[in-house]
Amino acid sequence: MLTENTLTQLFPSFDKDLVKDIAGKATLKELKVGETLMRTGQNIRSTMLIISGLIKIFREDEEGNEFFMYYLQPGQACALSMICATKQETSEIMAKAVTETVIASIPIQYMDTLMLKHKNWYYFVLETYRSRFEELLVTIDHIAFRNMDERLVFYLKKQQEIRKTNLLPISNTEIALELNSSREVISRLMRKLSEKGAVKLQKQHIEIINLNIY
Amino acid sequence: MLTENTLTQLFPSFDKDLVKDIAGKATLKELKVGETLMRTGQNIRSTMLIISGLIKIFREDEEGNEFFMYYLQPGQACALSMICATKQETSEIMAKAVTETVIASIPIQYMDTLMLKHKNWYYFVLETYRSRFEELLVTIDHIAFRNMDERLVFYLKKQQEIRKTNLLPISNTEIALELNSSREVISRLMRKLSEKGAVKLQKQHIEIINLNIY
DNA sequence: CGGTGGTGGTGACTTTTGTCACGATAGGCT
DNA sequence: AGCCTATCGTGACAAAAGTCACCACCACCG
Repeated sequence: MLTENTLTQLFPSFDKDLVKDIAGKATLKELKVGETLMRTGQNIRSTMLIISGLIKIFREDEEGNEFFMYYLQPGQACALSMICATKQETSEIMAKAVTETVIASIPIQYMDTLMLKHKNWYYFVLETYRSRFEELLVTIDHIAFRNMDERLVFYLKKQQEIRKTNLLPISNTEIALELNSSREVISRLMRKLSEKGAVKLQKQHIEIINLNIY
Repeated sequence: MLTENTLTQLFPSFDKDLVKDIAGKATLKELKVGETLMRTGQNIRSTMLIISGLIKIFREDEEGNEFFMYYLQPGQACALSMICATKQETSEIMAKAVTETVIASIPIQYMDTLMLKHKNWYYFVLETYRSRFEELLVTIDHIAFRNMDERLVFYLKKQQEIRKTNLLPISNTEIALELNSSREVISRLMRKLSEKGAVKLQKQHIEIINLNIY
């Protein structure tokens, strides 16, 4: 059950009225690890707020190459779901649960009301969009202007920050997939990083020592 | 002077009320070729609608490398200006006039009213954001998954479409800058394209014959 | 007329990244 | 133990792109 209390805590910018409105309209959904929330070409019929867990947003091309874009954390919303929902357009991205995740789903038919009635909500929607847009810009900067080594460091930093741990349970293969590179390349770069003392390579884990090496 | 008639024609989704509101609040600005409308780090204090001409939106890194993102045409709006204006954030992109351009500038203080009063406006803002977001996604796809040759063809197609001509007045150097590549690479790829009969290289111009070669 | 600046072509080379092939290790399962 | 699978490391090579050097062409201007 989605309590008003939970909402207020996760979304401090929402006022009481808005929280009440949303609590009455949203339904909770639980996602298991690895479960897909959205897939390319799918029609979205509700806006989604992340209550707990972690969602990975990525792009996939025809050949199955994927490309990591950003994460959604509790207190955030899926920007694309907001607008695709409003405009009845199909999504062009994939969303997958990284950990067990709970989301609040608000059916599209309430979007208009929320938007016109609550200034808070409209600010929230715009802010969500703006911040995702900025993230995409940063992503573009990286693939356009940076080499793999810098991108890897950036990726590791982000993982460290989001997972809140120095022990990352990620395989080289997985990293290669997300950065749209190949396992061997990541393996080579990882060795260089460990030679510099930035990371320690353990079995099944990458231990981050200090990534501020540039 | 910004007439209601012009607005209605360029922005057919706006209803009479909204048009009247905007016409009363917006001021027109003329931009000369090459003039910068927005630069990285600048604070934006108004939302901009394109009335005539063509605006180029691109990203620039610290070393002055630029990276082309998309064009804004009449009937479109700068998504970032909408939200940066609302949230008082700084912009992270550059906007430059490609041809002589007229824009309508709506000061931020009217954004709230417009948004809460006009469903049309809120739809327009969301749609603007969504479509720019999708363009960024396509851009990411290209730099992440495609090689330079394909990206060049895509770039030429886009130029042809936007400038509505088969004679592009663009130099190789300029293309290299926008695709964040180097002149020599573009030069080589251009030669390949002309060998395939896709383009004809003339002095000062590129004539597009047929780019559907893949 | 000669200089100058912008542009374009090209060969040679380097760097970065991707690909292939192979071998090593470790964990889980029967 | 034997087998399977996933993971990782690595050397060798190929492909794509970037860099350097140099030359050619043309327009413009004093």
